[in-house]
Amino acid sequence: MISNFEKYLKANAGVTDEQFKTLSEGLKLRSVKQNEFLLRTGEICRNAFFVERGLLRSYSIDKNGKEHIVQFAPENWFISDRSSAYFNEPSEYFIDAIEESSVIFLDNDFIRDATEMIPSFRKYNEYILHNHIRHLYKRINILISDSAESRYLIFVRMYPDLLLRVPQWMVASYLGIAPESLSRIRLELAKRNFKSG
Amino acid sequence: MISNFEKYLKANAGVTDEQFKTLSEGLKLRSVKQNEFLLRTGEICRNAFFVERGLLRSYSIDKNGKEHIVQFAPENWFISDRSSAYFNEPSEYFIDAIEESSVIFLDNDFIRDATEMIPSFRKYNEYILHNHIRHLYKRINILISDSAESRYLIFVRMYPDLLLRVPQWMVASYLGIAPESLSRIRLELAKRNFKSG
DNA sequence: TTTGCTTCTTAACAAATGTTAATGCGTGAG
DNA sequence: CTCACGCATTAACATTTGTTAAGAAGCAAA
Repeated sequence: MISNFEKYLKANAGVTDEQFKTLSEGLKLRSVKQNEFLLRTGEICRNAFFVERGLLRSYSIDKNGKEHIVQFAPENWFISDRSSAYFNEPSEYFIDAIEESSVIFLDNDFIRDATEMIPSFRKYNEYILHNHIRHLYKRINILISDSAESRYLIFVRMYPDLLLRVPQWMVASYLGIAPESLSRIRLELAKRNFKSG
Repeated sequence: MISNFEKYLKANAGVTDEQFKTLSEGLKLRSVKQNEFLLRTGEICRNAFFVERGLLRSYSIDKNGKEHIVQFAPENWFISDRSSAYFNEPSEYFIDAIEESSVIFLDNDFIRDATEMIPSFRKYNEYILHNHIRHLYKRINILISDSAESRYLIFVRMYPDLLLRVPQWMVASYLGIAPESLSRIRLELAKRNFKSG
């Protein structure tokens, strides 16, 4: 059976059948239960995770014990703490599974070898990295520019699928607001749409 | 005269004298006046900028015409729109000079050639990139976790030097709050410090 | 079923932040 | 010098968001 990851590498990175065969020997596919951790604060991140099936998230916990979701990773997304992996520093984030998932583990050695051996994999990795940066910038820009309601509407437009899979309090956490506030915002939106429609 | 950039490359990237000589032929050092633009919304970003002296910033402008500062770049910092440069897409950001500055222009061709020819430059570039990502994550985490006052205090701790060089409304813009709110926050902090001290 | 747990909602109230407007202060241009 | 301009402050008020508390709905385990 061809994995999403294989499809992705071949389609986006120009990796050949043969190259993938070489690569895939270093890959581990693991099943991850709901709420199972792939990374905890204080650990050094030793893998990048590619989500074959399911849904992961990364988040931090502040001094008051509140969770703040940094990223969601549904099918065909990467998630990791690149900084921790690159700088060999303890991570400040958790990564766990929101849904039962299938995850490909790419450890640091694997990534290093693959980028050195397969130029198209290096390209792909660079592409991912820049795409990632683009997302981070957009996120920051939204956080400093838009109101909570506006941020929610943007989220709905960007990730309509996630909206249906993720508990609402996690969306609130991602947006940087209290879950009760999101409830209220949704109520207001519903009222307005009802009036105007 | 040895530029900061040269010092940086030699110290951090292990670039040799000889390599730098080769490199430097493709480099342009330019003087940039206060308020002069290096990038505008809609343009494709064709350079990375290294600040030899002075202070640059990048920012966006929203539908209501308000500026939102994404990054400050004082001496020895890079600033660019990597996404625009990498994906060849129109930028959504402006870059201009807060102070009269000296800036090294590294155009995309230069960076491509240098990374291909000089392995240590590639390493350096990767290092910069990962460091950049680390900053972006930290920024996002702060924006979704902390109050305006807390964000201000973090800014003061992280960039005490910038605080003295940048008009206060720009700090507010960077923090994602109104300048009047920052004024109020500073007043409250001063009251509290006065009482407790 | 019953129980307990989590999520979501709602309301009343508190706190934080935005808006508007007026004022003062410096500083550079004329 | 004087004027105009940009920046900072302050206050009153409006709006947004957080907090607390209570209850309802769904759902899974006992």
